Amino acid sequence: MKTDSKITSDLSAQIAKEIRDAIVDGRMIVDERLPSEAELASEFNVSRPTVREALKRLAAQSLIRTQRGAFGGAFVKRLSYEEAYGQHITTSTLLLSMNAVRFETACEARYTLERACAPMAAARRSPDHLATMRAEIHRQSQPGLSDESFCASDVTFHRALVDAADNPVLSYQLAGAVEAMQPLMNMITFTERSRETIVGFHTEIADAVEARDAEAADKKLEALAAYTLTLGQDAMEKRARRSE
Amino acid sequence: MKTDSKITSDLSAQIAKEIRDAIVDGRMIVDERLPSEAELASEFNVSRPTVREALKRLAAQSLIRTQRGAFGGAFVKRLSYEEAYGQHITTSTLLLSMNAVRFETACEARYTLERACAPMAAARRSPDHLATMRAEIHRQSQPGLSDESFCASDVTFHRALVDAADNPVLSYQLAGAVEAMQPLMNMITFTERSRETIVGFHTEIADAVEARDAEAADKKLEALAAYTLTLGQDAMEKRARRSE
DNA sequence: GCGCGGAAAATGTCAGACAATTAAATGTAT
DNA sequence: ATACATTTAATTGTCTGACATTTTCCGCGC
Repeated sequence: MKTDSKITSDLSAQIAKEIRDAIVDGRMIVDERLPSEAELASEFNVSRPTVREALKRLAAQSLIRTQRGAFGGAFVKRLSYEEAYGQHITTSTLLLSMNAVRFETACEARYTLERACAPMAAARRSPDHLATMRAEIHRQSQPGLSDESFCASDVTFHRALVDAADNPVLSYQLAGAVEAMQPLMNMITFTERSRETIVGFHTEIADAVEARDAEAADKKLEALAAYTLTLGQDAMEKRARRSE
Repeated sequence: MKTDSKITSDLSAQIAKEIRDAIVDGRMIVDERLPSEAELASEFNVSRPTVREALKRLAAQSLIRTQRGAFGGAFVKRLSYEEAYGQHITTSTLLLSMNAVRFETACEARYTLERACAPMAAARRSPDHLATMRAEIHRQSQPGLSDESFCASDVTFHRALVDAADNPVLSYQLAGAVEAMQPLMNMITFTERSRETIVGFHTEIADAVEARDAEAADKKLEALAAYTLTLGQDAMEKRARRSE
């Protein structure tokens, strides 16, 4: 036996791990073709269904893609920003929802990171990003807007702010923090007054970014963070009182 | 037909998506048991291997765990920080290595985020975190240290700094940025002089954090960021010249 | 009451088959 | 010779049925 790494079971997980390692540390490069399922099966001394389970694991992580037909097979896949975003957001959202993360903790993390982007966003923002921010502010002011739509618009606004910093790596890392907060944010936007206040902050932030005033943008974001925190604490308190 | 969302194929992907959706938007809760493979097979009108491929996809994303034996089966899994870390780091690393991200971009993102943590780290650092930072600085000063070990220690140092901010959500989001840089950082630590300089910065950062001096910590991190950037650019230049 | 062993239920694995798809090779007509 | 149609081979997608393994529960004997 060669790599009897863990317990003696779950062959498909072991096989997936071996192939994953080969991809992650560069022994297989993008678009390189893996051996066919039959070849892998005989190579690892397992049956084809087991190999297929291993390949599906890798496909679920966007590490490979498969093509049917002659000269098809499994190929190492170039991980795109879009797919990485999606996975990152799913994982972040689940992490928060499954581990009873305190609202304060998530809120602090999110605004800490976002404020770090603000100066760069102010310095580099394009007309496009600014236009997106303004459009979302406008949408958020509509009276009949549902809570879900308001929150979605809120996320779009903040993503535009982050994207304005013009660093895709930063955008990717921030996406998780901003989007994963959405379920928690859904609780705290139910009153007319809080929406108005939030839109006010958004306007001030957009103004600061438009004026390329990094300091003002940071200050307004700080204020929004503080306000969001009080809203969240109020909501928590009310919920606790209701359940007594 | 019900959900003929995409092309008519890859049943296992469709099934995985349906179950994933049920988990993500809370229709299934943690530790809830999924139907057995046989039941799922008849429910979705597919064979058991197909169901199994779907379940392996979910297992690869840590969404379910499986137990053998009577009253075993697949259960919705609580996503732990550790596993989320692992996935996040893998994805971030691949994203950088597969998309020819510029050193400057990754470096900027990483230090921007890390500097955002520094004030909180200075305010909240525990003796434990401080001890870890000091220990890693000591390790980094050893003369015979390999490049790999030096970089690993560098990562540990910076993770301790981030963890000192005492916000697990922040730590999770930062982990991707810090760890994914490691392959890029490997290039730039080959000279004795640059190691010395880096250790010097680390010492100054640790001193600032120990003194709970947020401003100094940020300033030193900024200096380290600038130095890292020049090292990276030198390395790039040399590499370009060599390949001419 | 307690330990022990078998039954039952579930996943893990295998073998073999067929369907569907696709690119290359081959053949054919203009 | 070139363009187009056809065949062919390779490969993944799916199904069926079987057996192995693991784990819990229940009843039996003491």
